[in-house]
Amino acid sequence: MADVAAAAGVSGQTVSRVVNGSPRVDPATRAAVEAAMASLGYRMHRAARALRTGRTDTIGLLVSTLATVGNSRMLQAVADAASVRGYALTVVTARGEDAVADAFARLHDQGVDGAIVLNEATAAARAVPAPADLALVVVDSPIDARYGIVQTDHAAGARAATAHLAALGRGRVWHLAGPEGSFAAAERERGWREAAGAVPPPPVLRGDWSAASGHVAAAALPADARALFVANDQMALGALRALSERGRRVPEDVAVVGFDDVADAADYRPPLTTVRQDFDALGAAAVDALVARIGGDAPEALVLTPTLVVRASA
Amino acid sequence: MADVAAAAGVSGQTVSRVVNGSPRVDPATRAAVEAAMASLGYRMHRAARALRTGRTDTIGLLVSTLATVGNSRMLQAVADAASVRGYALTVVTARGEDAVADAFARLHDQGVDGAIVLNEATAAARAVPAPADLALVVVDSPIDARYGIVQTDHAAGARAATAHLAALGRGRVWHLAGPEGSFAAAERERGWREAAGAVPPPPVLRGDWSAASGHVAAAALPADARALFVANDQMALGALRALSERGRRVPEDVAVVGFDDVADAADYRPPLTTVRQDFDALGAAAVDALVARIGGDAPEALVLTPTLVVRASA
DNA sequence: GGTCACCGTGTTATCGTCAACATGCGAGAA
DNA sequence: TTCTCGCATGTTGACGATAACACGGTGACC
Repeated sequence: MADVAAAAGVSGQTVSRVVNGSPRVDPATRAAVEAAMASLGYRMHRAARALRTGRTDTIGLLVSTLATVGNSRMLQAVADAASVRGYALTVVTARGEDAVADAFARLHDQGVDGAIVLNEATAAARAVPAPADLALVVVDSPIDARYGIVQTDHAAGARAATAHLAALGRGRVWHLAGPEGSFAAAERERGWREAAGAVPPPPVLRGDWSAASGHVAAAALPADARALFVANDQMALGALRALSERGRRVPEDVAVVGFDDVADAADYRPPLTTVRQDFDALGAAAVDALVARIGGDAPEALVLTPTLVVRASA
Repeated sequence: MADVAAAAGVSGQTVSRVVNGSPRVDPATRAAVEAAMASLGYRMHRAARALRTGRTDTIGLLVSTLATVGNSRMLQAVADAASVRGYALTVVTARGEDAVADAFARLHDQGVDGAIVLNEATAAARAVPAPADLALVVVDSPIDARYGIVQTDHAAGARAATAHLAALGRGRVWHLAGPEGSFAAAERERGWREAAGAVPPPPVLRGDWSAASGHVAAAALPADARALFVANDQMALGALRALSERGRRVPEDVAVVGFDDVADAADYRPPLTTVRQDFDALGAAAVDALVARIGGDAPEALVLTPTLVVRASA
């Protein structure tokens, strides 16, 4: 910075003003400084700036696992949104509940300005630290005053899926739910129950989001079940295999609807009818909410409505 | 730090020595300092340390897309390995070739100590910056003196897959390759050609790694083709659908082998025979190689041999 | 007897940047 | 004229940590 200042014939403070876009710089001076920066290949030193300002322009992403396609998609959306807004993104993974507290500590040590939490939040919520100085946005979580919320309206998506299946006239709609303790799984299950209306729904089957768990769980589906709403696409993949192995055709014998609309779902057999989450919008909204919180605002919880994508499986 | 020093009755320098694990500290003094740190809840300020030392203890990951399951798995492996070694990880995405240079600039501005590149490297290699001060490790790339290399032996995996198919006595083995310009795709194609031996192989089909592209490409497979090696599992998913739509049974009519062994592959229909990449080992190796380069070493290129996982599709 | 390396700790200078205050100047008001 | 004000710019002093050096005493070695 001193070299740039010398080359432009100004003080370091003026270079700082140019770098930070202060309006109180004469256009000619600004041009001279910019020319000097370009010719010297000057790049600002983030650590020095962070030391002086107390901000790092870095946000953290705490994610439980990247094994689910949904989390991967969210990570990409968050990374892109953060980059556009001038923030760097540092990623930490936290498998298991006690790892969450440790992950927060690592992020805090890192000096991030705020963090986005992508987790099975009803479990993780307990480990969320007190407000402290860390701005937080949690994706898919019950409302909590300590942090910002961004989520898909899982229940609405589940109602749409269940209603679509019910309209097929296949009798009761079965549900293969996500793991206990997951907010998203609980909401999707709630939507399914609500759509069942007065009719008592059949017992719920349960998996852990993985295709393998879907395969196992769907094996418990009774022979007379003719409509199945699966809480995510990957479990639906496993369920499709289980049905096929038992000689049951989809959609003729059993209609199946998934959730997420992962990229592969259109190439399942048959192509999967599913509920599409807009991961890009969700990721961008999470970053926006976090940036607002870092700036001292506390925007309202944002809820995005998913849409049903009808393909061949139902 | 000054508060800790005052509470422990020592100088700031001694606190620094305790924090950095210097051996030249009297055990009693060390204990006093640690007690002071604990009671004051002291946490080191990374930006200040980075300013003084010139190191950030942060590594970057430059990734083209997280839409492929392989990249997601690698990201997770790298994140975990970095965390274990005391490095933070910042992620930048770079879609398209010109974005790569920009992504490097962003990483450099961030002040990372080094970076791992996860990309279709033959294209990205052109954009890789001169050695400069940024240590680099590129995953799946042709040898280049400017950076470290870590890779799977794609050709060996492809040879194993092709040999397995050939041993089935289905005649010539067809290949659905990855996109042009991808190092991994080229290597897998090379392995397939080598395994064909003296027999001239059939023309290659080509996709872009996505299931949708696999579906399209497999439509061009001639009716008499009875063995197919697909360059990744997701394209194999699309190919399985295309074959099914044409009434061809797998494995009875056509035997299919994939590559990667993503988690879902065991739940494809039929469960996919595929070549397993050890993403965790690859990610850990990439971080190790990068840390070594940051430390001034230049370890040799590391090549991991994948293994064939035989399931029902071949 | 002299040189040297080491012990555990303190003192000082420094890393690159930016906020606060200071300064000199010219335009307009009194 | 003189005073006041706002503008563009300069000067100074942190921000929190650590590297380099200093300290006086001691044992190993030539």
